[in-house]
Amino acid sequence: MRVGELSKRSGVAVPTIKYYLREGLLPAGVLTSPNQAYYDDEHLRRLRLVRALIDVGGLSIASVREVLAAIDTRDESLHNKLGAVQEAISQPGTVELDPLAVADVQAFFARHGETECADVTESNVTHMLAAALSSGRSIGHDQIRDLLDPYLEGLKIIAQADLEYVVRHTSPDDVIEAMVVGTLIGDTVLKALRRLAHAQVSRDMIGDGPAPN
Amino acid sequence: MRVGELSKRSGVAVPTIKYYLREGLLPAGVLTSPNQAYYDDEHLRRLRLVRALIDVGGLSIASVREVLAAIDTRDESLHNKLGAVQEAISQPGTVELDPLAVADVQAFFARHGETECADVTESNVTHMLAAALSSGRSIGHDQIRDLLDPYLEGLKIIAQADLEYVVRHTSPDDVIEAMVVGTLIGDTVLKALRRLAHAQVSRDMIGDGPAPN
DNA sequence: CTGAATGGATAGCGGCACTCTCTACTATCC
DNA sequence: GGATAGTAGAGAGTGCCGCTATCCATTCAG
Repeated sequence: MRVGELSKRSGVAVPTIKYYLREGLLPAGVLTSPNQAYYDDEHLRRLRLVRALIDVGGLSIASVREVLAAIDTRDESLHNKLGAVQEAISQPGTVELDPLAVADVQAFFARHGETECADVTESNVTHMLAAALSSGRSIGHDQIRDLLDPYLEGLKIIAQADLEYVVRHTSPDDVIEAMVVGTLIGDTVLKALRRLAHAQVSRDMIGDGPAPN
Repeated sequence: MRVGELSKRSGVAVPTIKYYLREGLLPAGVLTSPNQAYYDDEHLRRLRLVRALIDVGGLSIASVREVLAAIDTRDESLHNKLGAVQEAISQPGTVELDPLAVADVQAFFARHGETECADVTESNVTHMLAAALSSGRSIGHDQIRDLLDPYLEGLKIIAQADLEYVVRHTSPDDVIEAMVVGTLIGDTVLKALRRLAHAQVSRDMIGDGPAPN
């Protein structure tokens, strides 16, 4: 297909597709003439993935490029790939870390038998965790660390479901893509469901009881 | 204190504080002269809250304004306040909804005894959920709906911890603020922990086993 | 043959979150 | 009683990001 059809089928405007091509988010089509290129279903699929990463994952163009690079790498183990992708989809942010929050994170790791976390800033993910706790501390919520253990309990169930989803629904080739998509879409789904759960709790506990205001 | 000290104590640059004042994120200080105003600890606290919403929650200035307005409203019940806040911290996004995804969401609600969800687009939260499933479908992951139930299982534990946290650690006046902060910081914490759980699973299942690549 | 579409490239735009600059003060230190 | 530093307020400017518009030469479809 040519760019017009790609645009129609994906719902992405032609100039935007051109922009993605320029930015390297989409591989160039096969040129049949100096100004004619053909795109296949793989391009369509990739384009939809890019849009999903941007729309649902809220990733920047730069992050999308990193994620795609990690997905496309052939010479690394699956585990390393996933690690690279996770770094790409976890932006560090600009909060400066509170040493006490860092200590909370380290204590949490120690409690759960993780030994290799000497430096929290080494990974975006642990940095993210420490940054969140730091922010909490800055506004007087230093007890958020108490939530880590129950959260982990809940997440065991969730991560288990994630794992089963991946092994059940995807061919080995697509494992990484499925994990990326599942992680990002899963984040959004979790967010939404958690808010619904809060609303329900609030309705049960507060709405029906005596209104404090 | 004056703006300089407010800046030093919060780590926010003076021009930025002035900008927040102009944008109504921070109430004006008490003017003692035409060009002298005094700020108290409440201003500092509010400023830190604003930064937390922006840094950790990733909220826009406009969303922060909405959240603060909801927090400061005096004439609504706690339950309604929380609802308003949730709408503010859940931006709808631009994805168009897949009717099948909408049906998945409705089926999920029906399964769990929620009857009042005739229109998914009524609330940002349910819209978010439908949008996430739609995005999944567009890239061939229509089975993500199977994750909803296990996610809910895990989230029951997590929401329960959230509830206990709120009732244990906050005075009634600060309940809404605690829920906002807890929700947003909690989102980030959950994200990070989920990634760590995935990494652990990946290490156990793939890293140690035979590498598929 | 002709009008629409294409590949490629460069420039421009709109929104956002600041950041700069300026004026007219005021507070404080020596 | 200067000199210096800080301040309120407001408008303009900045830098980045994700597109979007324009242009050209070419080529395809009817």
